Amino acid sequence: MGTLVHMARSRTSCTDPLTLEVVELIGSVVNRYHDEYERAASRHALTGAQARVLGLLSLEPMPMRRIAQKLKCEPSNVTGIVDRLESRGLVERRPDPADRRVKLAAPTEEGARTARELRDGLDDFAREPLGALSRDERVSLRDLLRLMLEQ
Amino acid sequence: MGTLVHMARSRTSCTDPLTLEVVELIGSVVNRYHDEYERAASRHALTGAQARVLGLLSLEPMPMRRIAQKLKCEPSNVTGIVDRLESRGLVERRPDPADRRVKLAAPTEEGARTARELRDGLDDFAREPLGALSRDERVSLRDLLRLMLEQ
DNA sequence: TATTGTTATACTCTATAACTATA
DNA sequence: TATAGTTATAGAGTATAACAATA
Repeated sequence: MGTLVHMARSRTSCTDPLTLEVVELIGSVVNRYHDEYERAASRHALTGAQARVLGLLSLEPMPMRRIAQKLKCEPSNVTGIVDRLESRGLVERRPDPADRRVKLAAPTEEGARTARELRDGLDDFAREPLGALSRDERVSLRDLLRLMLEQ
Repeated sequence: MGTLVHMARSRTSCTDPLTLEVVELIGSVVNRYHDEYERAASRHALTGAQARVLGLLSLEPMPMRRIAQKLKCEPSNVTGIVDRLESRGLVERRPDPADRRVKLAAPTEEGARTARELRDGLDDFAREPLGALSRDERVSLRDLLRLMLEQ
């Protein structure tokens, strides 16, 4: 039975050059996106994880636990990441009035500014590889990506 | 002057909801792709970096230095990654007849098999989010991605 | 002298397990 | 007793600097 499943798999993918090429192209976009993200982060002397947390908190302050869920990592890791952001004055921990166990992480004013600049940095990506597409082509791309993601 | 540059930036991106949405959608695809990649790797008890190196070598054996270039990291890091792959019998270091300083990293037979299975694992990505697209839509997506990447 | 790969070091991210203070 | 956050620990990836072998 396991063999049948595997055969079905192989038939679906390896025999379909089109799908394979699309997967490969997406891989290239992924690498490109990641590089831009890391570059933007390191311009502010931040690691990728720190930049991601700061970006999250700039949208909405949240408990440590929830950051871990968003990052898909263990809560214990968030402690260190927020520690480093806090020691640089970009984030602060506030008590939650409703539950004294909870600590709400929130960006400081400088943190919010940094997050904004980081977001601008990501626009390099919008300009560079995305700049090659006309408005109509962007609409097509948007619709295709929506289709892919909305299941 | 710095201000002008920044204003131009902001105008390009923040005022263009379409481009912004596309960047955000691509961000989602990037996360999805990454998750699938890590999942496929950890199914073989490999880290992302180890899986990437194994995938590289399965296409073509290469010197340590070149792996570092491909990974965009320092050569000193590659030593450890290949060490771990080698200690698991997935990769071996061969001398380069042409230059005795060089060590060529190459997958073992088991390493090649693992790389193949890893590649199949990535097809989950092809089936899941990409499965939502018809053949014509995949062609459109392919053409748009090609356009983006070929500059 | 320059280059290849390695070692040593330090930092960050990661998971696991045990702890504390609340609930 | 369950939950939120932390600490301790160990493994992995990363950059930097210094080193041996070879070119």
